[in-house]
Amino acid sequence: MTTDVHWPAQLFDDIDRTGPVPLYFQVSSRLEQAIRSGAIPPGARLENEIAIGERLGLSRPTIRRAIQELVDRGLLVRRRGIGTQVVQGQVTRQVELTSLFEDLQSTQHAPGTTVLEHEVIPAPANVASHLGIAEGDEVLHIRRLRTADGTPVAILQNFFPAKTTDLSRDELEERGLYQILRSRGVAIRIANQRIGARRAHDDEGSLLEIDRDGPVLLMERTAFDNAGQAIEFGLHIYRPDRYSFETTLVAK
Amino acid sequence: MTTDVHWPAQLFDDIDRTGPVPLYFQVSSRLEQAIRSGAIPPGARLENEIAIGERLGLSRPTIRRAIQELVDRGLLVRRRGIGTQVVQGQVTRQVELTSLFEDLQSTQHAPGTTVLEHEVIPAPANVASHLGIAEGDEVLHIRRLRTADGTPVAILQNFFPAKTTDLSRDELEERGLYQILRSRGVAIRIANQRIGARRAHDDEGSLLEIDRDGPVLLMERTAFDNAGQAIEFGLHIYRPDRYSFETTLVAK
DNA sequence: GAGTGGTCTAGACCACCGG
DNA sequence: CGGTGGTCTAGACCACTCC
Repeated sequence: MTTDVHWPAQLFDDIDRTGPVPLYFQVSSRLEQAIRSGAIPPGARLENEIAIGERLGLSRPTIRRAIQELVDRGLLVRRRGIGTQVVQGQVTRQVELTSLFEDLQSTQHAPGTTVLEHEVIPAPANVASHLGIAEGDEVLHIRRLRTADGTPVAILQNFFPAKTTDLSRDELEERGLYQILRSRGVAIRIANQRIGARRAHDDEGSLLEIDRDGPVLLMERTAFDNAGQAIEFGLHIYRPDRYSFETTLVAK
Repeated sequence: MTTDVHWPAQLFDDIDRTGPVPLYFQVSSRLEQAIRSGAIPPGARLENEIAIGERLGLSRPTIRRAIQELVDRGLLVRRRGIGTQVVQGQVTRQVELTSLFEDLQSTQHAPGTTVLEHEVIPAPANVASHLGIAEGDEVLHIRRLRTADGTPVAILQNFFPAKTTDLSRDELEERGLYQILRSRGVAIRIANQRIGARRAHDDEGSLLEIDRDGPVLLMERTAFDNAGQAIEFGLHIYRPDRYSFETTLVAK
């Protein structure tokens, strides 16, 4: 059985038509908040798109776009001839193009960073191919130990092309990598990543405080900016009892 | 330096306005094919949206939607005031809501399946909570060994609620799980999944032909249909030297 | 048949970028 | 300044689902 819901009337009072924030974004944000807070409960059916548009004084395409945002993120489900409903399942967290540092912050764990290595070296072959540069070109290599509430969680190894070799040890100890890049105006648009598993090597076991050859979770990621230029190649090792990757997938 | 490209003129000859296939989909499919084949090379700049629309006899919103599809999948990058370009990086494979069976098929490996267990049991607590049913409710439990070109790749354990307990051993040996469900009209819309790592347990090492307590890649997935009803809970173990998860992430 | 979302059109104005 | 994508409108017709 589906349930129609009367929304809190003031939910959409403060739509601002003059500011720079798109109308569809204002609508989808408020709708998301209402769903996550439970004001619109799981299973509830929304009004049809045209009716919503009339109530808010917005056109149907604008409403559709707002709804589509939430459909893409798995909060709403649309069915032709039926209507739009809030998803029944549990609340879905999103792990998108965020960094581990931000993941930990948002889950109320205090992140800490120790820089283990910080050096400019000639690019090894595999790094060069990921970054789209020539083998032997100068790259900045850093290796950090990331902790959460004092316990080691991951060993983060990253390589940067010549353009970005000026990252200081100090800022790397204090903030997440993607936060630093963002504040420099470097925007990451696309990333290819691979997640796998293997045994711990060398000093990895002792750094993560696990068995010397215990299992670790492995992620490789190459990040590109707007123009398709490689920004960074990362090779990260996670302690599997302290971290895993969660995602919500939505079929098209 | 960006390069303007003259597209193969016949690329969009066979647009069908009468059939059931949406115009934006016809455009984005052909565009994707042209990009993946290299006919439109990395870094090439597309014409502006209005010009494309005029050449194809389609409106700007339709063209925009076609382009947006490819932007969302990481094949194109749009910049305001600049234009739309093919991404510079390497070709991006997509691992979305497909099954392992289809992944293997599409990468030219011959998938094989052995059904190890196939039984109706009362739902254990953790399975019940994932499926949103009561502990002890009947569920179908299956356990399969998946091979590629004869080598073991994964142990696939799945649980289904009462509605779907009629999957036969035979069909499970021949086809992928999601293929079977789809042909029954069961569409998976949303899935929550978690990827982690641990040691192999019990018979897992011998089944996968690896060290008895070697590292394995672990995936848990709960899948929901249109109406938000749980369809399936899966707990999969992968041999890490034979499989890893590859994804392309696109920032919004 | 009535109601829903899915698609498509033909405009419009704006913000941002480059020369 | 001209060109680009980003947003928004007000319609239209269709396919699908339910009664």
